[in-house]
Amino acid sequence: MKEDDIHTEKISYKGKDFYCSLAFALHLIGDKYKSLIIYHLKDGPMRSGELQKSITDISNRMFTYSIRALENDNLVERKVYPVTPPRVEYALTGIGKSLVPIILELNKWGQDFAGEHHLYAPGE
Amino acid sequence: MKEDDIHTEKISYKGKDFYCSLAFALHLIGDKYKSLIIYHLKDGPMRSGELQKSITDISNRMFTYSIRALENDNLVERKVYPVTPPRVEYALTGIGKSLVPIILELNKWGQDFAGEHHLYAPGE
DNA sequence: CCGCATCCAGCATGATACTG
DNA sequence: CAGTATCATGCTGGATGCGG
Repeated sequence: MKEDDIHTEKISYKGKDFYCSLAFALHLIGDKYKSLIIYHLKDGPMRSGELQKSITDISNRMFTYSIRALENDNLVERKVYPVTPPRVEYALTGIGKSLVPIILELNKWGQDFAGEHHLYAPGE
Repeated sequence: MKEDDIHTEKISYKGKDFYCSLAFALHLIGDKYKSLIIYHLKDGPMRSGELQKSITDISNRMFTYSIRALENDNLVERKVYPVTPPRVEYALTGIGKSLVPIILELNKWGQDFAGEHHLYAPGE
């Protein structure tokens, strides 16, 4: 069995089936926001509001939805401090951290693409 | 400027603004299907129908939408042979090919995750 | 004041049927 | 065979409100 072969085996996870590990991985992090959340947590835990604000153009609804999904998939850990005002922190788990290098490469790829196509806004 | 810093510069592309290169990269390939399409093209050109069939659970509508987007972003090349019945082939461009290693890593990550959690369907 | 659940309108998606 | 049109449906964003 080649490591690269996408058709290795079928994966079942929480009642859903995936025909390859890439489809499975994309189910876990392949949407508009989850990777961004993981990226912004790469340097350590962040407060909920701080994290949400760091991600431009995410609605409160999608932030809650995405962070819950990441939590349920064990990529992110949620820690609640019973204080007033409430304080909630999120941090990457071990598995979550293992994604950071891949996300960094994707980030780098985006930089290169933007650089080659001269997409950086002038004067910024 | 650190290479890793997500807040390097703002990117403008086809009338849309992105606050970091990762958000830009995710705009290009960060959805459920685009990465899968690129993956399946990694070994060379494929016919349209063949490519679509290789991706389980994609609707015709989303296949067309996704492949058009990849084409417009210069990640995939479309080649039409004027024969009857029509023959259309898709192939990765240079930039598209540069994404393959990253996608392979993500695939590998999904394999590892699934392996650790014993998600592979038995008897498969 | 912080975190987040709920509500509704608008948009994107899937299934099907159809054209060249 | 490749791709488009249409419609019903489900999801998403933004506003609002509630509990701690």
